[in-house]
Amino acid sequence: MKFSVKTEYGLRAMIELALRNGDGLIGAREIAARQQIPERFLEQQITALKRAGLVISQRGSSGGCSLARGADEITVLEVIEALDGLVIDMDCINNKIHSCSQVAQCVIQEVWQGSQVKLREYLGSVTISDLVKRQEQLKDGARVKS
Amino acid sequence: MKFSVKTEYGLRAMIELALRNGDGLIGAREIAARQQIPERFLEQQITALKRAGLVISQRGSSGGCSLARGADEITVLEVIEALDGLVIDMDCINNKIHSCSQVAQCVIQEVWQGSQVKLREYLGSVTISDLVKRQEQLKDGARVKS
DNA sequence: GCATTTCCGAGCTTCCCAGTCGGATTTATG
DNA sequence: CATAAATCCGACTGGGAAGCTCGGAAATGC
Repeated sequence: MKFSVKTEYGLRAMIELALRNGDGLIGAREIAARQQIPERFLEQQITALKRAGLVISQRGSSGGCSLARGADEITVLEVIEALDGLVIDMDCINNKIHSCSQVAQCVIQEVWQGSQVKLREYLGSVTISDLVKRQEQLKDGARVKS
Repeated sequence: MKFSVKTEYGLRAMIELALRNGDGLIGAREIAARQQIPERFLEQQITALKRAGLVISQRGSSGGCSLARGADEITVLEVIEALDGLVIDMDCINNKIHSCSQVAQCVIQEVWQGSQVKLREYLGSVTISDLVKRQEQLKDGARVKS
C-alpha cells in the first residue's frame, strides 16, 4: 500500500508550475531538471495531466505547459486520479466483475469502499496552492533555524 | 493503490473465526475450504496473525486456532497491519532514509502522512464484530428480497 | 507410533511499476 | 522553407514484488 512515484512526480511538477504561474509556458525538460526527475518519464505524466484537463500545453519550439486553472482550484486528489486512476481500486465495486458469490467478500469490499471515501475526502481537501504555501513555511522555518 | 489479497484473506479468516467463536479450535484447512482460499497460503497469514497476537493457535492433531480476544476488540486496522505492515508506507517518514534534500518532497510526504492518519483512523474504527453484524444484515436483506 | 496439525523457509511464476527509447507531429524562428 | 525544439504516441524492458506452491520440521492427541 503506497502511492506511486508517478503521483509524486506529478505533484512535484504541479508545484513547480504553480510557483511559476503567469510566466508563460514551461518545458517538461526544465521541470525535470529542477525537480530531478527522469525527463522522458515526466513527459508522460504531464501528458496525462493534460488529458485530465489539469494542465494546458503547446507543442513546437518555445512550447511547454502551464496550469489550466488556479493552483487553489486543483486538488491533490485530481492529480493522483489523473495519473493512477482511482485512489483505491476494487475489482468488485469499481469494475464490472461483481463476483460476490461469497457474502464475506462484499462486507470487506464495503470497508475498501469506506477507505476510498475517506481518502478521497481528505485528498480532495488539499490543493496545490496549499502545498506551495506549506513549502514556503518549511523553507522559512529552515532559514530561521540556520 | 489497492489492498492486497493477503489482507482480504486474513479478514475473511477472522470473520470465519468470529462466527464460530467459542467452538474451540478451528483448523486452517477448514477455514480455507469454507472461504475458498488456497490452504497453504492462508496458513501463512494465520501464522502472521498469531505472531501479531490477534489469534491463538495450537499445534498437533485436533489443533487449530481461534481469536485471541473478542471480535469487538479486534479492528480491521490491526489485521491489515499484521499482514501487510503499515497501511501506507513512505520511505521518508517511516523508514530511516529521510533524504528530503528537495523540499517539495517533504511537502508531499506530509500529504502521504495525512492520508495515513485518515486511513488508520477509519480502519481502526471498524471491528471484526462490525463486519460480522453487517454480514448478517446483508444476508437477511437477501432473504427478504427473495 | 502414527496421523494430523501448525510452523518455517525456500522457491517459483506472473504481473506491474518505473524507466527507456524511437520516432511522429506541431510550431516558432531565422 | 529548413531547422531546431518542444509535445505527443506507442512499444519495449528490467527488476521487484505479489500470490502461491512445496518440502519438511516440530508439536500433539489418539
